[in-house]
Amino acid sequence: MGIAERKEREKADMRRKIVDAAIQMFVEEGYDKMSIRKIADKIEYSPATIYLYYKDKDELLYDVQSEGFDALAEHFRKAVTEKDPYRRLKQMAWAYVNFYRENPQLYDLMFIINDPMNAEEDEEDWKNGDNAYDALQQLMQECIDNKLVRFKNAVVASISVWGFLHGLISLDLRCRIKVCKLSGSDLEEGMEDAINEYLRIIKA
Amino acid sequence: MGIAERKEREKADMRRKIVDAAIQMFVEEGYDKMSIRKIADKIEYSPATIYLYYKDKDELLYDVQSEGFDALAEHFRKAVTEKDPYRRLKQMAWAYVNFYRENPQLYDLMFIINDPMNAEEDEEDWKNGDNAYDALQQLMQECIDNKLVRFKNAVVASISVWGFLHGLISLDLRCRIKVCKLSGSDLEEGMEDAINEYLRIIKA
DNA sequence: TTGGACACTAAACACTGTTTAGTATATTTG
DNA sequence: CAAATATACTAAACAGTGTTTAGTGTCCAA
Repeated sequence: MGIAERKEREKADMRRKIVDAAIQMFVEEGYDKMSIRKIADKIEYSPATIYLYYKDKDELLYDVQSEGFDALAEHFRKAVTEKDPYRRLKQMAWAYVNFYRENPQLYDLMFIINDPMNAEEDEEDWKNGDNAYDALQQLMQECIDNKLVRFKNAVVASISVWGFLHGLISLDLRCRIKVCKLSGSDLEEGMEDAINEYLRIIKA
Repeated sequence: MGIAERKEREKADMRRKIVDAAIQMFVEEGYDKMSIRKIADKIEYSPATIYLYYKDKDELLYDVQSEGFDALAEHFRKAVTEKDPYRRLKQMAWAYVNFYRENPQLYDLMFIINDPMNAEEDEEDWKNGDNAYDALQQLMQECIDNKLVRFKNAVVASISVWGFLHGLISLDLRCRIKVCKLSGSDLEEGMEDAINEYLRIIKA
């Protein structure tokens, strides 16, 4: 009988409805101004209803985070096109930074905000970032194999590159860097200079 | 007359009392489990009293953050002793990482948590990080002048080094890095390898 | 048609930061 | 010294949060 299937479909539709409202609220207004009650308002259900589809707020945020990583994968797929590994690395680095610039709120949720990480009780079970990280590590291995970078270990190389980019981005997002004041150039320029010089320096 | 002075002293004492309770709560339990009401409880005053000494929670967190930066400065003073600029840089990098390991909650407030940054309405007026940053930039200039590193611009160099270290630290603090799983070594080892290789690579 | 599963919600609970109105004490003034 | 004023403090309320409970009405299966 198709009733069970329909019910399942309706359940999935409702989760979609909730997560869509959450994403929209998140992207437009950010983490601080998003709440379960406002989402309930937006989809015209009571707050309690959300708890029939999500165990708690963290679980909902985990789903929003997953959508963020899907968007990042798509962004990479479009922007990273070069064959040469080092050129590919440069493309990937800039694609990462551009993703942040276009989706700062999502970036925040994906890499900085704590809440979605509480959804998976086992810390080792966080899978959302794996695709992007694996792609980077594989690329760094290619760069090393072709002696295009000064790194020797692909794991170290990938967390170095990622750490560097994430460091600049999160200092920017949290207003801890004021390159504008320090160098006379504007903030974005200062960050771009640092990224360009970093890419030059790691080059073999 | 000494009454005005005594009142001023009492006002300062009360602020100390509040900020001390806040720091203790913060260091022991972290941002999430700290609240104005609990601080009031701890110092045996009503919550409203805190608002006679601090405009809002952000302003109090700003003071706690300042104490964090004082602690970092003291940590640097003790740990950074070498004369040679490049060796000094290595010491400074490890001192920074060790400060994070010994004070993860404070690090969080100093470099990641948003709230204290709302206390200063003008974004350009945040002075807390200046001392530490200036010391790093000056050190990078020395390294560049003595041709000890591959950087050419001290501003770019300092935000690169800082960005890199902060990137690794904040990915670790927010559980976005799982080097243990990826490399077989434990988490701390993976981070240490990346830092060592980074320091090696930027060396001229 | 009856019985039970299901979808949903109003209201409550336990928190949060913050403000208001009022009290009791300390200080200044007449 | 007494009256007036300024100060220090707080109880209670307000507006918001995430989450749970108890109950209602609808839909489906027997």
